[in-house]
Amino acid sequence: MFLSTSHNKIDLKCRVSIPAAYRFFLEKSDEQLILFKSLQFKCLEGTSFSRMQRYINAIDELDAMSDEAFVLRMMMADSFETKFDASGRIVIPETLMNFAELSNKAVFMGIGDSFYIWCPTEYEKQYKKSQKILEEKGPPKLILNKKTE
Amino acid sequence: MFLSTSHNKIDLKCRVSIPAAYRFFLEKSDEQLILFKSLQFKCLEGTSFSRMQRYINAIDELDAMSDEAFVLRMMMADSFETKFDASGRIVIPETLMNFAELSNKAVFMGIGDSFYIWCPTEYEKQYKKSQKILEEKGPPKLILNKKTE
DNA sequence: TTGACTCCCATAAAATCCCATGATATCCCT
DNA sequence: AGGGATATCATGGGATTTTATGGGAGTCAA
Repeated sequence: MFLSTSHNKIDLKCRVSIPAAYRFFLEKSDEQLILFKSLQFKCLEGTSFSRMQRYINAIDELDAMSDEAFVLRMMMADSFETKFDASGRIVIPETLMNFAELSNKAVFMGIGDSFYIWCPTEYEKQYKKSQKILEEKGPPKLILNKKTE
Repeated sequence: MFLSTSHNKIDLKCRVSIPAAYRFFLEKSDEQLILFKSLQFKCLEGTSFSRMQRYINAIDELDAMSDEAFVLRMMMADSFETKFDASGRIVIPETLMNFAELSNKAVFMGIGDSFYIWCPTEYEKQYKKSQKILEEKGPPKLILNKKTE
């Protein structure tokens, strides 16, 4: 799975190193990496091809004529299948660079089944926000003893 | 299970020996160790990969826009998958060292499904606090046979 | 031929592996 | 039960590998 956070550099050719741990996770499960615009935040989301398939299926569950489905399809249209170079880098397409306001630094944030790519300032903002929620509301109450297997 | 307490040294490379008993528990069940920032205390928490997996699955069951999901995603971002070296040590990532204010000593405290890693002063503080609560309120009433399903 | 993209090689810093050691605990034999 | 031999644990430090990054040559298409 995708875990942990790392700050990598974006060079003039819009190349970034994907954190090695993320790469291994994808390679191990023989998955392509898909990059797309986050539906919630001003950041990119990266995930495996098969999880992307699940997003698309989720859209199909909605009323096909609804505004929601329309917006989601538009967002999904800006998804890119990416390839690694020999040293584990990808090239971020220009549309995505602009969308997430990326320039020369990228923050990779693993959130389990996918990961976010933020510009540093936006990342800081979101991180602080999460700290504030945590302070105010306390840790989320999860019932982990529920049968999951 | 993770039980008992031990005080180990953190060297200049941020390496610590994981108490042998903890290691055996993980190896026996063929589990990776995950380290992350505690949501409650100024300490780290260690747990098995599969337990972390359950948190991740829980995220998908929440409303993706909710504060709970947001906080949990941040928790994933602050989690690290660790590997043991040949003599049973792990490296504590720098962000985690800073978060828990660790320097050259770590206190391992097993609490069943996971364990805490404290800096000695913080550990002392929390320990005394628990003793005080125990004195004032008496022992907590436990219900051991509660149905969980 | 120019621009964009891909592949290839180079390198510093960082993470990881490997071997060594003292201290403690465990075993085993008498 | 004593006491030495042995195994295990926690720790230190050096050597090696990997990672992240920069830059250039080759390639393809317009």
